[in-house]
Amino acid sequence: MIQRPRFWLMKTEPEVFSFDDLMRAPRQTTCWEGVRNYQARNMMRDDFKIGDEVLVYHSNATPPGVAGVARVVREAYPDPAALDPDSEYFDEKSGAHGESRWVMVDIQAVAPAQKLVSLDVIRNTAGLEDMLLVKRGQRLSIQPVTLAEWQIVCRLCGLA
DNA sequence: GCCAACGTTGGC
DNA sequence: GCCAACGTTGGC
Repeated sequence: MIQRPRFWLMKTEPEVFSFDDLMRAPRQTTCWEGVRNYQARNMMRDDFKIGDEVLVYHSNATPPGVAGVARVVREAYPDPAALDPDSEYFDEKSGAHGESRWVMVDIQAVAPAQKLVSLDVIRNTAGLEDMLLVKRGQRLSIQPVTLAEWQIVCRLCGLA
């Protein structure tokens, strides 16, 4: 029996979709389309459950960091963008049988960080040195987070 | 824009 | 199944 809820970190480029965009979305909810990495997909498909909590991380940003907290409100279902030739997330190998091999989940904002928790702060905070985020070369766009790490980051976010 | 690190592809 | 070439990620 796996402990619930579980905790995750999801990367997004704020120029594409920021935490503010999530706050402005209907019901502060969005589908998390465009994940095109098998490891990340498998975590969403197999391990994401309703009620799991998510750190929303801004990558390719100035500075990069955790911008807010969200929760999973819908478990994995097919990502239709993979089948859409007009989408930037189109995957021509996906639709051979009319079915997307990629999935997405829906997340709903819980709260924005009072102040963005930068990667630099995360690097320099005791207890966070094992986060995948700060490991060299770790690029996964979806990462598991431990309860202890979650609590520390939430405190840094002013959301403890 | 650079580039290290990693993932994917495809010829063999 | 190997592995070189290529593409992507993402901090800087």
